[in-house]
Amino acid sequence: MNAPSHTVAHSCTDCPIRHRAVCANCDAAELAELEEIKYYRSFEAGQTIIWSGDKMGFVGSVVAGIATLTQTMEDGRTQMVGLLLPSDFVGRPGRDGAAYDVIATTDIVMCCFRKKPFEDLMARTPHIAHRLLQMTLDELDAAREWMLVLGRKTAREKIASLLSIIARRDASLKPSGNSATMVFDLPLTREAMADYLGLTLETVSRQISALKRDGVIQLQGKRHVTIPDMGRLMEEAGDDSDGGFLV
Amino acid sequence: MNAPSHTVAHSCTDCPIRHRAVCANCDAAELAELEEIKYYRSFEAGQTIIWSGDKMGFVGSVVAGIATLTQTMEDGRTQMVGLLLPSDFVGRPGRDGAAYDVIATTDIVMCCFRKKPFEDLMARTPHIAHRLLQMTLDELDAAREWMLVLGRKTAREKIASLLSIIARRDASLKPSGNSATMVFDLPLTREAMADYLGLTLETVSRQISALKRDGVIQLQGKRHVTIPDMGRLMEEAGDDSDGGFLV
DNA sequence: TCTCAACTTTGACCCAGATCAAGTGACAGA
DNA sequence: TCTGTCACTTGATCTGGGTCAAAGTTGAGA
Repeated sequence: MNAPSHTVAHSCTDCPIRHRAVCANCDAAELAELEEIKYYRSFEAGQTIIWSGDKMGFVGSVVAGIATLTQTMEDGRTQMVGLLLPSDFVGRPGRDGAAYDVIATTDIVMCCFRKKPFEDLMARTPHIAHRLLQMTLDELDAAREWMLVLGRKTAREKIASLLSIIARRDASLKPSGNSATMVFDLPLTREAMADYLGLTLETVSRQISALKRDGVIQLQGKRHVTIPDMGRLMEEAGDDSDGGFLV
Repeated sequence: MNAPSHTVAHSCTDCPIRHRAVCANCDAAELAELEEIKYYRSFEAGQTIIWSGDKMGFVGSVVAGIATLTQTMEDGRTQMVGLLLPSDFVGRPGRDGAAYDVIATTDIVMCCFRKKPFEDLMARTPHIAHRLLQMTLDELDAAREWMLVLGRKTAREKIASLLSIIARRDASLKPSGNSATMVFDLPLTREAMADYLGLTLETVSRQISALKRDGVIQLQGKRHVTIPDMGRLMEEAGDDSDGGFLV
């Protein structure tokens, strides 16, 4: 996976994915200002991008690749608390330290803005502040939705919930849009899925096998998934409302 | 519990608890504007304040009493996703519908602002927008911290975590401040605790009995708790960092 | 082509917490 | 005083998912 060169000036809209935070309503002057403070960073799979408690000098969004937000206990137990897919925003404007580790799960490219000037721009630009609040509320909704998954769903429902989220996120990035059947590659190892779902990797494996045996999903290889009937999958997730939630 | 009369004009600072969202840095003109759109509402224990999906015409904060944010599945399983204690803010500026039920756990008084004018004020007033973003980030941190509790902690650790949160929240509202020993009343039934922790009420009861037997807590009656050693409790919670998190 | 390491699957067994079932205790109302 | 209700406790039993162990798969590199 190739990072855009650091030496080439990109306009914001050159990013493969536009920043959900700032692009949509920015005028030319704002975009120029953003351009000044923008830079790209890339990380290899497995690298920790930010350690919990570290000072974070930037905000930004994922251009390509996948990262996770992970909490760790002293004895080593870990819980994934968020999943960063392309176009997702990272950063805590107004906060110094990170509250959790951010770990690259695949090779990843991020488009970053230096934090201080970004905050200054935000303070002067109500529509950016508003957009950030809306994004944070989205994250909060997703986190709370996930609390229901963690607290009350069975292992099978948890797996179905995760597959349905990934499928819908994946579909929203593709032109093909919403059909009943969906095809995608799992971006996570069994262990990462287990970390997300509060399970062990063995249980994840068993439940995926069970869903396959029952015809809810099909697998080509370990990672390539076909979902013949999204409605069926969402029933399995105990998640009838097809309104759906975003990660 | 008596609600302040609706007919008496209160200035914002008359609230027993000041709005964390808006008071601290507001000038006189802003306070006057807030005063215009402010009103009090009270609810009885057990009442649902807002149904998930309902249109919410206000934002506001809790003056006295306790409410919970609760997610429900079609088959009736429920998971509490947030706890509203006095001074906590409720509301989703820029959003129409509520994402979860808000239920009064005790009799409760809320200080509300009409939503539309509040949003207008917010759009004109960067420091209020900034404060709201910070509060939302706090909630997000708390939600993610709670995901670790739900996903990875044992029943005993869950109970200890909840007690330690309530103790610290309680202490932060009292002048007495931080000592090693703390005394407070549990504001939740065993069932509500179970809903918060992703457990059954029987397990909650058993684990509370166990913590009592082991001297980690003392009980006078069912609800009045003494914690002789907060450090010990936080060890039990698997939560060494005494930095602590807010609900 | 072979080898090794990372990832995944599957089996056997166990245990924390759920479920089902009786309790107790405190308090409000008759 | 009795009675019913609500909140809680405790016991007996069951089970979903964890733990431990072994073996299968895949792909990169020699």
